Amino acid sequence: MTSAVRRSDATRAAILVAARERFASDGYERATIRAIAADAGIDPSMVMRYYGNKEKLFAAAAEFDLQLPDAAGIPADQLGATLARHFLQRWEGDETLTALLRAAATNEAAAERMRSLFGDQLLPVAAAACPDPADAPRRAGLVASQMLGLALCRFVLRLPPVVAMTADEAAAWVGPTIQRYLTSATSA
Amino acid sequence: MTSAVRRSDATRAAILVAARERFASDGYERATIRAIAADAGIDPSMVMRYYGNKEKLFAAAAEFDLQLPDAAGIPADQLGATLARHFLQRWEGDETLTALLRAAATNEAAAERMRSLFGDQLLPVAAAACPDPADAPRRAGLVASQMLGLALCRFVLRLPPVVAMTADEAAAWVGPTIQRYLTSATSA
DNA sequence: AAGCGATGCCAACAGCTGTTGGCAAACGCT
DNA sequence: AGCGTTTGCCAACAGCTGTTGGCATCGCTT
Repeated sequence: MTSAVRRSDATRAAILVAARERFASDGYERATIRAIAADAGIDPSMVMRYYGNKEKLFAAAAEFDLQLPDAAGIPADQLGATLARHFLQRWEGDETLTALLRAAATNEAAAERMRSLFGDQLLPVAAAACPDPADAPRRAGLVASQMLGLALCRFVLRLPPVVAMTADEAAAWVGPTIQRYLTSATSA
Repeated sequence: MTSAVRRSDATRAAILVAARERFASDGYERATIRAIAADAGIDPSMVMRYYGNKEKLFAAAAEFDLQLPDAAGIPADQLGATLARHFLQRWEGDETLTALLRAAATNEAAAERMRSLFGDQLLPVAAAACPDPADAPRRAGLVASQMLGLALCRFVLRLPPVVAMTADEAAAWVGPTIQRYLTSATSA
């Protein structure tokens, strides 16, 4: 039936978990269907049956909601720090974002997903927060550059001093940057 | 002889150019020896003869000098803007950095090279510029997070609003961030 | 002109990749 | 109990990968 719980749902879920781990640690091309299937304890052909092909498996594994807070509910001068903390928390609690970031460096579909992630989810927050809505894309892009760069150094490149910081320390440093990108009158 | 100009030097150089292009646009795993050789107009086996294997070829192609200016020669309050402009110029004029960045997302050797690039070249500048030398690694790491994030969004992910900015506009926005990471008394 | 190293290409290898089709066992319904 | 559907594994495929060894050719030295 359509809405009933199928016996294979557990397998489907196990595949997704294994896929996120592999994509996060190896990137798109080095994460093989065989390795993902082995991690999930099943045969590679099951992955194909349930997800069609590798691209669709990645699309399913990289589905993600940033769950950004509503800008309206936050004091205007706290927006940068709040967003910075939220980003780091979201990143640390879910491998999906690391998988997406690693894959996006070499896979065009993943890059496109990253672009739409920021277009659909970050841009509205920037538009609500910045003085001139016409500036919103640029400001959102700058916020993205800082947050993605922090994630890159911390979770992908693992630059020691960036890894050594606590999430709160990192947010305290980066918060004012985000704040300025969102709300400063000018760039100078 | 050792110091004479060999006939194969042109081939060696052509391989390196083709390798940088492929590594920059495709990343480490999707850049194949065959494709690089075809771009260079020679046989794949020549690549092996001259560079040993793919890893060593990448190591040769990813050799890079940031050519950072001496912090002593720059007014202290201009350091952020100067560094930001320098980074962007360096990035735009040479595919090597994009190759290194793309590859570093999925290849551990490339990531290690990226780490040592910032350890050897950026850290000294930060140490010379920041108030307390004990803070230098962290401050250099923060600078790296912003500059690499900008490069990621502009050259790898190609986020439209980040691509649309001129180098000077981008440097004007990011400069104060770098400045604060290097010289601010505290993070708050 | 003869010899020799440097330069280049061709063909092939073993291994891994995504992907497919067929067949056995388990399950759920009547 | 019997039957159709679901779930799973096995074996194999065609293609691509890095890498290797052998053989022709070019160019310089003597």
